[in-house]
Amino acid sequence: MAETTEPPGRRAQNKIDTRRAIADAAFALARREGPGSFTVDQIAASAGVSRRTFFNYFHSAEEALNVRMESFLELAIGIFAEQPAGLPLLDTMIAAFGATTQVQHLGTHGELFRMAADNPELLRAQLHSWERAETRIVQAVEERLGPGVSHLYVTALVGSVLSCTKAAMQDWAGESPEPDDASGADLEARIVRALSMLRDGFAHPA
Amino acid sequence: MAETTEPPGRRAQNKIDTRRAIADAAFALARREGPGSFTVDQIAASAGVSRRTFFNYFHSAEEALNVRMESFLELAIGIFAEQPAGLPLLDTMIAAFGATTQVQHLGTHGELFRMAADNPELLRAQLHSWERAETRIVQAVEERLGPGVSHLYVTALVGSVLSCTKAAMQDWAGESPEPDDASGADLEARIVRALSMLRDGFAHPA
DNA sequence: CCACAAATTGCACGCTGTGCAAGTTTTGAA
DNA sequence: TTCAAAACTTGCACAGCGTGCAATTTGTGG
Repeated sequence: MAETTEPPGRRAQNKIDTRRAIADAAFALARREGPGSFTVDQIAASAGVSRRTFFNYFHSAEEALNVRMESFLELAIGIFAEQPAGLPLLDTMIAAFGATTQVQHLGTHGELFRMAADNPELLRAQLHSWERAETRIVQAVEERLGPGVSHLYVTALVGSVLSCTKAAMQDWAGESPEPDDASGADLEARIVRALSMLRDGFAHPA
Repeated sequence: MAETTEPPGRRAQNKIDTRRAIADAAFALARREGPGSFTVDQIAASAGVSRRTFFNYFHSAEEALNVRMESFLELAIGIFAEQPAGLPLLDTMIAAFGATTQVQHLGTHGELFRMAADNPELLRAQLHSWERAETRIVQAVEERLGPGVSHLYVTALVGSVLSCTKAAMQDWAGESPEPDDASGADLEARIVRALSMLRDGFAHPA
């Protein structure tokens, strides 16, 4: 009985490990070789896996590279979902997205943002990630508010919130090329600031 | 003197024609064969051009498909640029983006939106188009407002405006599968509505 | 008419993404 | 323990993509 807390068993763990290995290899390679100059074969070899297996886990090199961004958005969705209902929607979102900055290894997320500047394909992958997150949040909001609410209202609202969050992260990633461990508070401040502007209808240009 | 208004001459016209021919062929093919199932060779052949020439004009099949969206955003940027300065920024943008609905062949734009639902690569290309438009508009706004304004303010604002416009277009494209010629007013109403919500800080869920 | 510039084309090459059919590993039950 | 089924990995083949290069065709200007 070596197993402690594994209902799924060892197979599932292997998949998780492989997935992590591939993603880490991709990130390390992107750091070393530069954003756009590395092949799937290199990633696979570096992760100790065949080329074919790589494609069993990801559709492209950029998708593997983008795992961190994806997990960040996953976290944001999760935090929002467990937020208490009834409060004003925008305040709920400010709280939720502000709290996402406590994610592990925040510095690498900023790094990923900066990589996208030199790699169009990676940029597209990231935009796609935000887009999918948007539709999921829209769904969650509509379930929360009930059927009486305008669909346009919800999509416009959620889109704007994510745009502001994205703007805050880009601003933060651009300013802090060296990631202090305490820069989480910095990012959170920017997110809250941008979303507060949104709540005020962008009335104050300062 | 057969030339009337052609300083560049015939060569330039040929390029324009070829570009149009390729884009039209791509769009026609996407309509007929479905969003994701057509090759560059098909497009090139259908446009009466070699495969290699296709890649002299576009980087991918999706980019060729996306020409209409690109021109729409180009128009939006142009209209915004010639808007008088001094008025409240958001009202200026409401006017500018509302006016874009007078573009030619509006129905095909909606069609393009709908195609993106079944073609991830096309969706990414479209998101990328919006992203580039965003940076250009941010630049224009910062020139207009002068150096004293917060960069985060501008990026968050422009991002939100474009998100609302996008939401309005998606809403419109989803509702009107058959494009009446008078649906421009319909789209304009939605855009104005979404941007007004933004100006109100999304205070009224109705 | 002709030389020059610009655009088109074919060719070659490496890389991508996927279906398929073999291997290999894990699982759960006998 | 043993073993068969299920899940995962791998190699192979193949169509398609994107690009550099050199040859060719086409428009431009003297």
